Amino acid sequence: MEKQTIIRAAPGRPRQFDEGEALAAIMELFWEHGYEATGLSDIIKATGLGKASLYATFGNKQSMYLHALAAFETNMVDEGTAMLRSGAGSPMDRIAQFLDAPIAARRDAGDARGCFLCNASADRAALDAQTAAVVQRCYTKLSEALAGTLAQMMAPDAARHRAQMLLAVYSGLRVMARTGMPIATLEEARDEALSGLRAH
Amino acid sequence: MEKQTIIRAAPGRPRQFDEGEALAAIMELFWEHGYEATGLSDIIKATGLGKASLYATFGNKQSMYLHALAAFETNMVDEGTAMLRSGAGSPMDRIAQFLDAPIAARRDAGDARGCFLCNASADRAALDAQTAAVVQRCYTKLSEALAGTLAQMMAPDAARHRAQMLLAVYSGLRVMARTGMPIATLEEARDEALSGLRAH
DNA sequence: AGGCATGTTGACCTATCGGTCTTGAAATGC
DNA sequence: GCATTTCAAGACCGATAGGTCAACATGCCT
Repeated sequence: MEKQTIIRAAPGRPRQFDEGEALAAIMELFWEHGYEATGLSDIIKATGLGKASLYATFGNKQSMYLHALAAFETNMVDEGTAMLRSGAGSPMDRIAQFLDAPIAARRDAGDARGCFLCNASADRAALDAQTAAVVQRCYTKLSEALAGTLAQMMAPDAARHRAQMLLAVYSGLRVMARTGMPIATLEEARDEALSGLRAH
Repeated sequence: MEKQTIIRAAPGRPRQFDEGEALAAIMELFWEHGYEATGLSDIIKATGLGKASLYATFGNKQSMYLHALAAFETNMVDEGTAMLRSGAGSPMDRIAQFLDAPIAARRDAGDARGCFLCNASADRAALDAQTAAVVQRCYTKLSEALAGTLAQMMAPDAARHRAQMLLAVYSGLRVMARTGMPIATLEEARDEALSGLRAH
């Protein structure tokens, strides 16, 4: 009476596209243009998929957005927190790298999309509870990772507060980067936040 | 041959509504829901005006948005900078008041709209150059007002950098407030930014 | 009173929106 | 080979989007 795990191909016709690839393209669109300004037609164009395939795979538009947000969480947020927690470089360096990310995106790639998370906050979070929940969870993750790194430089309580403040700076930089604000100005803000940290 | 400045009524039928009132209602909508999520139908409902009246007065939707943004600039931004520049209270107090505004809105009025400016950054600024220009000008105004206040506490150069950083904190707080993040968490970030200031 | 310039109203227009459904193709196990 | 299951393509749908227009209303001016 053994239960064998048999690897068998799924019945029926197999997918002709890579779900992850499609999701990446969808994320790109929502990231850049926000929820409402992204139409199904844009998604169809960008993924090359038919409308019905999209609906069968991801559900409706709202659900596609949440999928994209979830992809951002695992790809970008979790990666960011891993960087913060890693032993690579001094704690200061890792914090500096975190705060530089918004600027580096603009400087190196002319990328003015900001952060999907921050955009979602301003765009959808106040209007949709599910979006708000994901965004909030991501903020918490980042804040805790920051606090963990900072705890190597100061008392845990102070670290927690400081982390919250740095997260606000990060969000602010991401948002302001979308306005085309000069990079030098953003760098001033970043450096000031870091120098406040060095004082400890 | 004297030229007299005669105050004469405008020819034709007079307006039956207050333009400023209508604009305030429009601003409210864009502020809360963003550009795309606000429909003409919403604007019609909120203002009580006919569609054609709106178009005759403000132009198309894009133009309505820019009008709303301009109204925000004169009503809120200029008021904020005036507060910062006023002699009322110590410089520290005024900075504290500025940083508390995002939180006070939530705490006292359950207002989770954030800041129209910050929302516009994430929502439209990256997609529309005119919006970006207004938003950037407002950020500059705020930054300069902050720097002016800070200059009473430190060297002008340091004040300019610090102002930029505080502006990022402000934006971040406004954005995060839209996610329903606990007020206590926002307050931690605010207090931390202020205590960094007191150290001087 | 009548001309004139504007404001107001609501019908109307086209394009596009998000979403469904039908039809046929492609792979499986029997 | 056949039944079954899934996938893919696009026609199709009602609703609504932003935007225009023509007809009528309302005031000042001579």
